[in-house]
Amino acid sequence: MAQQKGIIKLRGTIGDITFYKTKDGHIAREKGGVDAKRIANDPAFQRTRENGSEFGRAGKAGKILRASIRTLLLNSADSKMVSRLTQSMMKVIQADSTSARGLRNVIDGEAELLIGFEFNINATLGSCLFATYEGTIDRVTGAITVDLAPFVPANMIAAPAGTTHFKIISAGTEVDFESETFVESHSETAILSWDMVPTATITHTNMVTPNSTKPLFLVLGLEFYQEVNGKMYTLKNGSYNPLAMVTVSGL
DNA sequence: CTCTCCTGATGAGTCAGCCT
DNA sequence: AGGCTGACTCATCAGGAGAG
Repeated sequence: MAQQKGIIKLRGTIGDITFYKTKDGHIAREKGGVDAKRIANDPAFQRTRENGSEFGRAGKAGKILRASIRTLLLNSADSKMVSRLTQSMMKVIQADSTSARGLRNVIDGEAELLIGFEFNINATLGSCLFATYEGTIDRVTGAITVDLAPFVPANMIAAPAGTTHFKIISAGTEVDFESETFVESHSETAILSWDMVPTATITHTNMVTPNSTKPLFLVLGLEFYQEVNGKMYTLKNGSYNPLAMVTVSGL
């Protein structure tokens, strides 16, 4: 989109006119570029087509992963999350060192690169949850677990203003990127008070298919609540609920 | 140097049309 | 007049070639 630079200078495109700045000054010209048919057919654009193919694969892989944790994502995603996930998926695909150019994919890539991915940039798990947790993926039994030792909520959870209660949520998923299917299960604690009383030990066990040969993922997040006259309300429609990729077993 | 083209998915923004 | 809805467009993510 066109952005205003100063009073009259623009950067971007309006209709068929492109505005940009070069070392020679500000330029406005008609949209140019490459003919779509040439990109589709011209041998010179082979590299470009290969790149597009991998990019498309990254977009699709992100969609399946997102679909697999849709229930958790509903209240824990920001508007740019899809772009960031596509970006990360591209890195995963580019880490595929066995497939030919244009055919690189998530299975042969490094799905582990998604570890640490934050689904809500406005509230990251890394800056909200300071209690130690341990994620474990047991491929043989299909158990995707996360354990938290007892902790004092008010000390170990940085909660947004207005918070009175919270939940810890997690999900384990087994994603088949080729057939575009997944197996998912998720867990959540009861609504806990955000105060100085230590929690019990928390263990979530999310089961997927035993002896799976597909990539397995563990996501962990928090949901904040505000109690008003005995009723629980989601805090600010969930815009401050963190959710992150904690553990990945790519195979 | 800086732009567009393509690929997939999606939220955000725009706009016409319609109802109250 | 203002609000709602569906249809549509655009920017975002990466990267490589060609145009000006």
